[in-house]
Amino acid sequence: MAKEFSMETFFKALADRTRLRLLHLMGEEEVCVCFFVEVLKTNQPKISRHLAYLRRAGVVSARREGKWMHYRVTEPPHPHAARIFREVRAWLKEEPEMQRDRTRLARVCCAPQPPVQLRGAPRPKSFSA
Amino acid sequence: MAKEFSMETFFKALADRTRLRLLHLMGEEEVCVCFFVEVLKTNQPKISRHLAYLRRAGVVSARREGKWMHYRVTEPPHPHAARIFREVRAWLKEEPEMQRDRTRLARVCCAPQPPVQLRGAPRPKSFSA
DNA sequence: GAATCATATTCGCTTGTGCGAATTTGTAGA
DNA sequence: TCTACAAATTCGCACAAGCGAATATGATTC
Repeated sequence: MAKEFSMETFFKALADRTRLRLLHLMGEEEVCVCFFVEVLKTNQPKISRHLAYLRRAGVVSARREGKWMHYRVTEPPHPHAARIFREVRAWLKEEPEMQRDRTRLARVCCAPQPPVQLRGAPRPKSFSA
Repeated sequence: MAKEFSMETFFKALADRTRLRLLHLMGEEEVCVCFFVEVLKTNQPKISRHLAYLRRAGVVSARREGKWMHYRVTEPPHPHAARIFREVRAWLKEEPEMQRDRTRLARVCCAPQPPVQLRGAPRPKSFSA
């Protein structure tokens, strides 16, 4: 699965704002790709490419459910990397832009009439009520 | 001095093998540029450029002593970054290539007849005997 | 102040990375 | 099987990063 885990590839994965935003949006649970597209207000290929990058770096994993793909954070295999990764995610919580992203995610998920793009999309668990 | 500290620039600084090797060679003490050139067996401008990069990222600082420049690791200002950085440096100690680098540094420093490049160069403290 | 030495910076060049647009793949339902 | 839809991949381009070679800066020594 992960071909080769090196410090450089690990840090390269973290050295991009879009990827950091994706990681933070996942938080502790699975999130469907379509929500990333909606919240980050960008096109779908861009999201997919960054998610693929994160997967190659071994920090997220994907699960298919029908048409939808769900992504979640995974601890990197290496113990040092895992500790660093936890610290990174704690750090993300303090960044204003990241907090805004999660607010937007909550808004989109809780809307009684979600945007057209998201009709029928499976919401993250904590919003599935 | 440090213009703007962002997570991305911090991780970009760590996403390069040469820079990681430099950080590890410094360890806990000051090291003169000429030793980096000798140990990493590469040209001097390359080393200088990477050191400048690290300095811009706020993870090393420089001190001039006559003709010689000494570099040392500095804790990044941000607390999360600082914790991550400590973890990174602990991780580096486990990488075989990094260990080899330090062996070479020790050999070069302790040689009774140092290479021509290094005649009179101020050695790192722990080798200054 | 001219020569020398250590280090920094600049200059082209090559390679890598991120991007939007277009296309393909994979799944579900009529 | 045809259509519709979500997600992944490909393509061409613009821009950034890393490199060696050459040059500039800054300090020391004669």
